[in-house]
Amino acid sequence: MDLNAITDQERIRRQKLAELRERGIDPYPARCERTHTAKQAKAAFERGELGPDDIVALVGRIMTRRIMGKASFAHIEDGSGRIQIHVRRDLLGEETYNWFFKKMLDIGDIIGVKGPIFRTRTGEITCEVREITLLTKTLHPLPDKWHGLTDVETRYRHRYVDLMVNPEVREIFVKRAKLVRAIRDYLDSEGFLEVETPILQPIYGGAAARPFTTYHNELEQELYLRISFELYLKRLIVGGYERVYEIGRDFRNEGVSFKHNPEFTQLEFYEAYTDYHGVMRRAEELISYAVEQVNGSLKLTFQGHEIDFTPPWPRVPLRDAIHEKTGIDIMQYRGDADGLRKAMRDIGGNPNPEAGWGKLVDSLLSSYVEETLIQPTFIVDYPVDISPLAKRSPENPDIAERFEGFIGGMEICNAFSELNDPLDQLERFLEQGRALAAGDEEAHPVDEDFILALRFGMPPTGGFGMGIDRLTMIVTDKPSIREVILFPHLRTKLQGVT
RNA sequence: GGGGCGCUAGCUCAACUGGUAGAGCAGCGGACUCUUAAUCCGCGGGUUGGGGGUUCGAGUCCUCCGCGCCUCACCA
Repeated sequence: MDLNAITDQERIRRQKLAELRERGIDPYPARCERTHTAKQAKAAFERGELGPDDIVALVGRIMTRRIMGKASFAHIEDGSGRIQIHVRRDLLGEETYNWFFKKMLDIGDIIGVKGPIFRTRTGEITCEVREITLLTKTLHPLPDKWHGLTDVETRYRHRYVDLMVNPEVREIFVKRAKLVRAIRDYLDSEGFLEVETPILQPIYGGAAARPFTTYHNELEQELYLRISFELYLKRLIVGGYERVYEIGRDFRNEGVSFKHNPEFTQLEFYEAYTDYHGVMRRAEELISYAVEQVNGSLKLTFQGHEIDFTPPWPRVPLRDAIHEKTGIDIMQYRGDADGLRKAMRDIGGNPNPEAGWGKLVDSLLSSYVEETLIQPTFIVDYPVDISPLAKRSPENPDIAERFEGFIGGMEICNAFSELNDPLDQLERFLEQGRALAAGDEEAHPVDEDFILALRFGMPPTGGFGMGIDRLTMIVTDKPSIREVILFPHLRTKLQGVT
C-alpha cells in the first residue's frame, strides 16, 4: 500500500547497488547497445535471417527468472514485448554468472544482453547470452508475477507500475491513440482545419458546467479553465474558416463518476453551410470510421452488449423517446413545469422543485432513456431553454435543432444547428444570466464579444462535440472512465492525520 | 453531500461467535545445464490505513479521521 516505505527487500537492493559500485559497475550507465527489439529479433529469427553466428543486442526489464546451478532462463521485456534469454555459466564465467547474474540482478532490473538467437527444445525463441550488462538497477520490488497488480487505487496512483506489469492496460492507451489518430485522419481528409484555442478564458461558456477558477498575477485578472471550446471555434467560422476542429482538454468542476473526470478530452468540430442533419450524417461517418480503424470491425462488445456501429443510426425525437419509456408526453406540458413535475411524481420520480420545463425534460432523458440506448442512437430535438447556443426549429420555437448521440447507455456526443442570430443569442444569454443570478451555477455568463462576432455574421453552421474518453471506454470495453485516462483524478493522500 | 462496502507482508489473499496474525509469489541461504507460475530443502519479513475507546485480551466490537469502490443526490 505504501510504496514509499523502505522494506527489507529494498534495503537488500540498496546494498547490492553499493556492492556493484564498489566493484566498478555503474548501475545507471549513460549508454547502451541495441540492434533489435524483442519482437524484431523473434521475427527475424522466424524468417531465418538470424543464424547461430549472428549476434543481436537486446535490452529490457527482467520480468521472470528460473535460476539453476549452471544455466538459467529469464524473460526480458521491452516496449515491443518479451523474449526469453538463456544465461550459461560456461559462456559468461564464474563471476558474471554466480555473482553478477544470480546475486546482483533482480526481477525488475533493466539489462542489456548480446548473443545469438536459438530455439529451445520446447520451441521458444531465446537469446543465448554471451554478454550481460546492467542498464538500470531497480530498488523497489515488482508486484506478484502471477497475480500482477489489481488494487485499483494503487493502479491509478502509480500507473507506471500498472503499465509495467499489466500489458492489457498498455493496450488500452495504444487503442486510445489509434482512435484519436483516426478521428484526425477523417477530419483532415474532409478539409477540416485543426486549431488550438485558449484553455485560460476570461469568460467560460459553451456548456452548462461549473468552471475551475485561476488567477493571472500580472494582469490582475481572474481566469477560468475552459469548459468547452465552442465559442472560440464559432468565432473562427465567423472569421471565414469553413471547417475547423479542436481536440483537447476541457475542465469541469463537478462530481466524478464512472463517466465523469474533472478534466476530459473533447473533440469539437464546426462546419459552415450545414445543419444538424448534416452533422448527424458526419457524426455517424466519423465515429464508425474511427471505430473500424481501431477495432477492425463495425461490431464490438461493450459490457456484454453487442454494439453495431454500421450507419445510418436511428434518429429518435426526444419527445418520442421519453414517451416510450415513461408514458409522459413532454409537449403536453410545454411551459407547464409544475404539471410536468406532477406527471413525474405520478410515475415515481423525484423531480427537482426548482427546475424549469427544459431541465425536467432533461432529467427524464437521463433517468429513463439514456441507459436503454445501447445501440448508437441519435436523440433529436431538445428544449430550447436547455440549449442556449442552438438554433430554434422553424416549426416549433420551443424546440432546438439539437441532437445527442448515445452508445452503450452513455451520452457520447452533442451537436446542433448553431444559433447565428445575434439578437436571439443575446436574449438567450440574458436568460441564462438571470438563471445564474437566481442561483443556477451552471448557467452561462454573457459573452459580449461572442455576440459581437455574431453581429458580424456567422454563416449557417453545424457544430459537434464528443467525449473522447467515453468513446474510448466503448472501444476498449471498460466500465470506468478512469480506465481510459492514464492519470485519473484521485484525492491527494495527506501525510499526518488530524 | 447521504447511504453501503472495503483497507492485513513488496504483490495476491487467509485468519469462525474477540483468544499466540498465516499461505502463495517476491526476498535471503543452499541444491540443480532446456526452464517458462521451474522444482527441492531451510530462513527472514507485519504499528492489520491512522487516532481514541470497550475488554483480562481487539485484525475482529464501538467511535472519530483518511483513502478507495459502489450507489443515491448532483451533473447538457
